[in-house]
Amino acid sequence: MLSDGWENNQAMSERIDKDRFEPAYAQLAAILRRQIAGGIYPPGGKIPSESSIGKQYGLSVMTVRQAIGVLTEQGLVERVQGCGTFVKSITLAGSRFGLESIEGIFRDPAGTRVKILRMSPERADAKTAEKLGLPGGARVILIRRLLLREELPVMCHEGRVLCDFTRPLVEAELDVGPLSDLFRGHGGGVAKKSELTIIPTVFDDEEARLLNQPEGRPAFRLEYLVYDFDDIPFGWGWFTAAPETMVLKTKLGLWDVS
Amino acid sequence: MLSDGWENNQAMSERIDKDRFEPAYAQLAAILRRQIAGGIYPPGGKIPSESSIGKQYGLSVMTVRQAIGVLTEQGLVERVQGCGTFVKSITLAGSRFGLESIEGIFRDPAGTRVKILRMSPERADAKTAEKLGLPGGARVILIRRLLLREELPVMCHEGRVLCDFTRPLVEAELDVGPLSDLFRGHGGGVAKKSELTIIPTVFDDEEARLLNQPEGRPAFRLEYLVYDFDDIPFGWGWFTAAPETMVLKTKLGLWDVS
DNA sequence: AAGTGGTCTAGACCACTAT
DNA sequence: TAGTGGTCTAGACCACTTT
Repeated sequence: MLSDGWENNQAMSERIDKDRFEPAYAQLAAILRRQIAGGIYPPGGKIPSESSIGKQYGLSVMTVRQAIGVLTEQGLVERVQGCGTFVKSITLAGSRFGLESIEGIFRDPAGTRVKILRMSPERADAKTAEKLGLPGGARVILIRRLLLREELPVMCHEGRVLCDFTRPLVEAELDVGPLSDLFRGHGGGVAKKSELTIIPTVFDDEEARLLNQPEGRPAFRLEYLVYDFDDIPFGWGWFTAAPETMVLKTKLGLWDVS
Repeated sequence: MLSDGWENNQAMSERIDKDRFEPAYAQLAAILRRQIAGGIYPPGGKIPSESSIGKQYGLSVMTVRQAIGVLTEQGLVERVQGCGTFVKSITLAGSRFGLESIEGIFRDPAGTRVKILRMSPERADAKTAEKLGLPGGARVILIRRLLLREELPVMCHEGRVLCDFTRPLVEAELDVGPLSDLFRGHGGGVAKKSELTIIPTVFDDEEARLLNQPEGRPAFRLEYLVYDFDDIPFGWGWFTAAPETMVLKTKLGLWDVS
């Protein structure tokens, strides 16, 4: 006979090679991804149970779970307790946009220069008072900067931080402001948490001049509010950048399969 | 004596209650999160090894790994193989912006109405030809729609799909176009993958009129390109919405702790 | 009742890092 | 060499869903 029972059952499935450098769960995730892409498990359909996959490929349930966990994180399948694991159609709800495009500006201090345009004490305006939870007219410090990448201007920054010299942390951060907390990976950050919002805007005359862009051109504004470890907001402000500097792209569904 | 050796060692740490509804890994994740928020493990510092945490709380290593995995996904800690697990300062690199704010528009068909403004065959312009990989002048179908939420206009849509009636899938999708593929969770989607880009723009006169917004007001444009299961692009277009309709917000760092 | 995913154990070996 | 995280096993019990 040409094939035994095992081969007959597994005729259409690939095998896990435990000698490969790639771990078993990653190999299995790739196999399942190919099967989904090939239409074996259509959108909305159910993939086999974890225990049956484990038997089929000679893996323990925990390893199968890890493989399916990868597909779940990628938004390709959805686990329903007591019911099964189902292939998801691609949906906007699962999309996540990251800020990787501007990460390099802050991760590579050698190629980035920060030019301080202004740093001066002032009285909090209404919006700053509201954002930082201050009484109107309280003292804050206004900071405006221009960020240059390879000596080319890429981002404008305007921010306000608490002016409270009993707080050594704020004083110590004045040279770089919330920049370091928001962008440096490691280091003695004083920020415990922050809120970020991206809004569309257009370059005003000053931003246009600084960034060498046409006034009125659509741009992104990244607004932030930073809290210290006592949950007190100590700084807020925004960065303005051209769309090609701050790219918000993402991919959904089955990419890089087979 | 008031305390035995065990209590002495554990005096500062909480315990895992296995009778609680909350699973052990979630309880441990919450404990570690509180310890990080309390400054016991400062940013850049190392948390104890997985095995020592397991001994301390009476959990197996796999369970401890699951707890630390939660913190890792939240961007609070970083695992370094052979070295340890370290507390991360908050960083923009870890931020992820989602489109939850517009999900409701498509998930609730009852409260949403799609008004078709135009649907007509045309010859592909240069950009469409490039996007869909067509020869210039190939036939496509132009679709323009207005999306209303509770009878209030919220989004404009303009898209182009392949005009190839040998492809039943495209024909079948014409009534709703790529909308269904992009937004419906389950169902017989024909889209295998898609690319999404968010860019800043301003309302043109027609969009302003349709959405009852001031012309020239900054707005978001969500551009998409959808591929079928043969990896052939079959539709592209964009949605335009006011900033309050399409909200891009996120939180970084330690929220909802203690 | 049967099947599914969710959690958990008590080990094991490996690859990597630091000393 | 010792310690760390990365992977994996072969079970177990539970909560949940479906039949």
